[in-house]
Amino acid sequence: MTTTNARPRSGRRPGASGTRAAIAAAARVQFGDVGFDRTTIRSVAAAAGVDPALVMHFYCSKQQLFVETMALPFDPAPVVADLLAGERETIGIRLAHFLLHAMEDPAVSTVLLGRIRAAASDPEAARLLRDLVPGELVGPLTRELGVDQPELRAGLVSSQLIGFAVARWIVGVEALAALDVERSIAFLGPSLQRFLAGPLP
Amino acid sequence: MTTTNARPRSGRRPGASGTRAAIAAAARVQFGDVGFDRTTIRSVAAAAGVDPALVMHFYCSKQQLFVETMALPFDPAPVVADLLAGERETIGIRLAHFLLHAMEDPAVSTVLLGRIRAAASDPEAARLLRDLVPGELVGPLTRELGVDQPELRAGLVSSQLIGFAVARWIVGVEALAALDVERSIAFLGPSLQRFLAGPLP
DNA sequence: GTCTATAAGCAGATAGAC
DNA sequence: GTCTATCTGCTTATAGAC
Repeated sequence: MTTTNARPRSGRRPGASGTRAAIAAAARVQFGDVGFDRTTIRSVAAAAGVDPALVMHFYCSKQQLFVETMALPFDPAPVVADLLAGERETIGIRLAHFLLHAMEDPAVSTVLLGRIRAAASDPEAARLLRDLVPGELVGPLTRELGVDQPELRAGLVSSQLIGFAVARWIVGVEALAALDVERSIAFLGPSLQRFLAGPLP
Repeated sequence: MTTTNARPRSGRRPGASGTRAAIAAAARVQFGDVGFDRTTIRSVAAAAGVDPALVMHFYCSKQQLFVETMALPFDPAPVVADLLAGERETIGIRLAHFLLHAMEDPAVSTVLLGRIRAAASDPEAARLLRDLVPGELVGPLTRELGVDQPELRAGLVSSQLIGFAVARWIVGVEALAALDVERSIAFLGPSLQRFLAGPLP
């Protein structure tokens, strides 16, 4: 990202080779696969083919490596705007549609699953996940919809979204892992719709 | 459990003091609070007021300590039977009722949250959780209900149950943490009902 | 920008004394 | 049943040479 920015200026180039990017890529994969604790600076360095000290040189600490590397590869704001622009009766299914298709991209799934895995044992990572899912993604949706109890609705939607991700990709429930994207959307959509805009007791 | 079994026999007593139970209690708390990786033999021993080597003496390995200590404190079978005995139109709300009330008991919540936390980074723990929630708890329910796609339904129900637990107790979504038990049941019930016995696309 | 060397500490597990 | 002592290996992080 930083090293290969498509804007050739006249000054001297910021980085030399793609080493930093290679480290980031390796870290992303490992954080996504085995979580924060079981990812080590050494194993990341080995996977990237560099010295462990170089990882520290670029990212200063393991925590910072996690934060910089687990940034969402897309901006949630326009997505939220798009969802709000459509019909409210189908917003649940369209939210499911967007997220489940996004999870097909390893760059997205790795980051989301990595954040979930880390949140399971680290309170600080839990805050990061809270800020992202009910915070940036679902919260603005329910607040702009003009429904009652928007925060509660955002929490309920988040619980089903996180739960499906955990059950499908982390716990590995077979019947869910066997689903294709379109069927997953069809099953989750109605539940999300009820939480988002349906009547709540 | 093992040391203080209420059946005074004539032979010599199996254990000496409640040390083993104290270790188990301390381990349960730590596994539940911070997960498998961040729980150490040494910290468990310190909390129980014993020597670390004693923990190994009783449980042989950290893995075995986890397995023996994270056993469900109740038998799922009669619970499933009870749920199946009632009206099918209310089985979703009754399942939510049972589980959310069970989570009020620290002995239950500690075990379930500990298993979820561990599953996030350990594939073997993920299998334990898979065997428990879609396996022993929800699976028999959907299979006995006589509905179509019982395994898929069990997976979907599990995803919402696990997701609520993760969002409410692990990620700490405020709007969910603020809910009382009865309101939680009222919100989750209909979603569970649809997954359990409702029409699926 | 890249690496060597090393600090400083904690992990799980083992052997064996009492 | 309980503890002392220790082995072996791993961790993050730092200082500094090239």
